[in-house]
Amino acid sequence: MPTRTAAQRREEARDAFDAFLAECPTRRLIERISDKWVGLVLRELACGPRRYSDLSRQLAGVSQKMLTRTLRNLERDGLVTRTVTPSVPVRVDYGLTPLGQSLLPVMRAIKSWAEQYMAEVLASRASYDAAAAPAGAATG
Amino acid sequence: MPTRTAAQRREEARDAFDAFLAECPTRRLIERISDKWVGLVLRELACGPRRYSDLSRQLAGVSQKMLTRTLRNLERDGLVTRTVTPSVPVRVDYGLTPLGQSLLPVMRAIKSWAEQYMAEVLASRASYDAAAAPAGAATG
DNA sequence: CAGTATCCCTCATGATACTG
DNA sequence: CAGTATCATGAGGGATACTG
Repeated sequence: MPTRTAAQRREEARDAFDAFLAECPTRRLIERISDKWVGLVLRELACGPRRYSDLSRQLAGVSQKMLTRTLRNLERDGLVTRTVTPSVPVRVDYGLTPLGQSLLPVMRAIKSWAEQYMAEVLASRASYDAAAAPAGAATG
Repeated sequence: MPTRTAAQRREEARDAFDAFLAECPTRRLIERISDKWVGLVLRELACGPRRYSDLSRQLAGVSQKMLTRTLRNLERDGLVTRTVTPSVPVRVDYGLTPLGQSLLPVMRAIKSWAEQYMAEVLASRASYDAAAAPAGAATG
């Protein structure tokens, strides 16, 4: 009887790998930018500071909760600044930090590839689906 | 009484925006690469073709279901090839298509930013959290 | 070896209502 | 105006068992 069973060794390997993934900077960055509204917020702020209400209007589909959370996360990560002007009613402006600005080229690289090649991806997807489920074609 | 209430107009705007998001190539690409295992699979395949079992061993934390699904999605999108050798037992090799290879520079851009700046992000995160929840510090 | 099939659970997102 | 609080949901991810 071995000290650890095969299942235990697998589990340990999995845990170790999960720990690695949790640390992995690349994975962390991907997680950050894959939040549904992050890309759009960054795009808006790339053009200059915006008020909360401006963002809310531009990103027509976002809920208050998600916009706030997205902005808070970005602020927490040092990517955007949050400036409160204690007028009545209060005014809050959001803008990119230098760190946030340094991220823009990465976003542009993503956008650029997407605009060049996503059509190809979609075409491949369509033909794959057509081959798999001919929807009415005779199978035999 | 207006033809549409404010709530209705908001809802329409949201639907329109959702439709836009669903189409947006950038969003689609981000969704693809943010799948938990996609980055790691691409990294493995970047070095050359790999067998299913090789990938399974390298990506120690992945379940069979997720590895298979990830590979299938990538194949469907024209990013990887799947080659079955009908020996006994069967052998399946995965490799990058030219389209898949064209994605590597984007992944490298992400990785590069992450390795340069994620430490800064984490530091910001830590100090933000420290300020918000001093965990034992006197609040008054 | 390379998968399928099934059940389960967490978490991101969202709808709604309320507030300083 | 710029949020917070609460509840609901559904899709992604995973554990486990089975198969050609």
